[in-house]
Amino acid sequence: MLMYMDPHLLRTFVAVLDHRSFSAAASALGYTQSAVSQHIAALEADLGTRLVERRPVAPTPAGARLMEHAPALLLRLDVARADIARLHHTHPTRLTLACSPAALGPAIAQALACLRSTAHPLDLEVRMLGREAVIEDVLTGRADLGLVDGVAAPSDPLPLPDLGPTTTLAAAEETLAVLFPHNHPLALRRSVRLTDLTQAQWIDAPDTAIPLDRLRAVCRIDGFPPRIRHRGTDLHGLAALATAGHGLAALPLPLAATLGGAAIPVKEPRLVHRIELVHPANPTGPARQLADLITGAAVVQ
Amino acid sequence: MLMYMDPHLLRTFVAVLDHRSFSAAASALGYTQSAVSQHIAALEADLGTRLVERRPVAPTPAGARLMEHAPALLLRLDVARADIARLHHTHPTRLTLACSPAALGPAIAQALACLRSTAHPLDLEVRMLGREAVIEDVLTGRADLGLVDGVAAPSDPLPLPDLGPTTTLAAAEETLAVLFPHNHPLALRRSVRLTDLTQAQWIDAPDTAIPLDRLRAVCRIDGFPPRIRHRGTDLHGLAALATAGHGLAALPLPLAATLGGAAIPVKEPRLVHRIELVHPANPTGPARQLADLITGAAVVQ
DNA sequence: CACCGTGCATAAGCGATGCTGATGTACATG
DNA sequence: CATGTACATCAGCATCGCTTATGCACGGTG
Repeated sequence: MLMYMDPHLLRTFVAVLDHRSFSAAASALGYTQSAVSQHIAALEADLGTRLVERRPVAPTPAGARLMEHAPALLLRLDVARADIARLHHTHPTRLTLACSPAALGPAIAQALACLRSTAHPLDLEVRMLGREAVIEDVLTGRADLGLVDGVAAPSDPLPLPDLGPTTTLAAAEETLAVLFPHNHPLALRRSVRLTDLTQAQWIDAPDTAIPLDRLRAVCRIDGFPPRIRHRGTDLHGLAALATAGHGLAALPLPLAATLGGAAIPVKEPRLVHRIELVHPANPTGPARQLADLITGAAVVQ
Repeated sequence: MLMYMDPHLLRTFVAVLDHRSFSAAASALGYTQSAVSQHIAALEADLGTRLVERRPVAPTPAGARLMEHAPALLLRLDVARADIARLHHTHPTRLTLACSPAALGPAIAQALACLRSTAHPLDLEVRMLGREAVIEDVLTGRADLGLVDGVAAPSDPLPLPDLGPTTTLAAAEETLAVLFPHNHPLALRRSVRLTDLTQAQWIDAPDTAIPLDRLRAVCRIDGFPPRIRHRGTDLHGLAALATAGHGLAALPLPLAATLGGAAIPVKEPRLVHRIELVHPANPTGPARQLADLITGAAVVQ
């Protein structure tokens, strides 16, 4: 008889490895240390393998493997619950928008202004997050609508992680640009080729600019060696680094043009910066209004 | 405090809706009808909504929504368990290969022959399945290796559902062809354009030929109206239908050429029939041998 | 080297959970 | 209106999963 692993045990397992301690996990979860010990023991008995090395607390190979599954599983569980909860109580005057930084450019800001002028008094919240976190927020109901940006071939969709049933719609396609410092030899060009820049010094800023591994994938070329890592959603700081010559960053042209530095369009390969609207199955209220507004006025090329 | 939905309840829920009956689900799961009733009641209490309409048994809107999540969740749970189980007991003389029908063409068959001649006596099993079922079998450990076929732009990967961490490798790219009956007006052409065939009569055979909705997506064109549906993994029967004039089917050229009828290469849009090897993180034994054999000799163009 | 502190494991106890079997109830059928 | 079917509910009981208390292994310290 096949037993299913109890999600509570999985959650405890994740907490233990996150905290690298049984007792810390226990207090974080509101359990006693004893309960956590029993949870881990139960999981290990169920799977027939030791999952956690003790003293120091660390994953065994099997535990590491389970760690590739458990967080995604728990997230999907939350997503399912949120999806159903959404059916019943929707707030008609609140709108929470989750945004990856480069998605909130002039085009989207204008659509938001348009919504605020037409609609009844609106309680608007914008959450700036990394790309995956935007999807998470939309799926778990922390946001009503998401805007994710990325780079792709013209009219190709972005590759988004599928954590559940969502609808994604093209919101805008903009020219892709590289942000140079003003004194850079290429800063006066009309356009650049990404393939000429594979060995340049890039800033790895996966939450704001286009991630370097995405550039590699979409150019089908190795290269783009990371020199500096910039975490977080602070576009201003990224631009400061880039214009000070610490490295290059790929951004949408309209937004990059407002950041200082020299924003040079990418000519080759043929790529566009794309913004996609992510929402759950059936948006209602202001979420639907904004979705219509954005896709209706979609600046697709 | 956030409770996680118990997978046992979800499994019961799925069984109830599959059987459209509480008592049938009960006996299928080895429970009493009373237990099933309590399971559904518990889920409904937990989510705060009625999920199942009784008499007749049918999903409510919320229940339908949950049905979009629950089977995938249960599958992922199995995948995680299988992934860990694989770490310990691997059979060094057995090899189970899951294959979508059009993936097992001359190229792969030859690699298999090569493996059987070099290796120790090998207990080989080939399972022919639909594309999604191949992935499922690999992830849940029912197969050691999977071969999935599909159509994509040259050197683009196939869009596979992500049910967990897998490795996919290009195994072969072959010319895409359309299978015509000999007396078809286009059967003597050197090549055809898919865009000229959007209104032709097609056979919808999603488990064998390229699915029609995939053709639509990859051509970015509506059309390809389905006239006949052909389910299952029987390529011979599909070919019989196609050559008898019941409709067209898209298949890889090398395989289509062996099926009778006129296999005409697709010239435009530029597409290839692609075969990908799907395996879990670290294949061992004959699985690894075959993987090396196939990707080493990969007929990429 | 004895001592003690830290941190996970184990034991005992007890309320809550989740089954089964029996019974209740609503609805359809003849 | 009687009967059968199918889901709901109830009572009882075994098991589960938590807590508190205690045990044990290891590491640092005077």
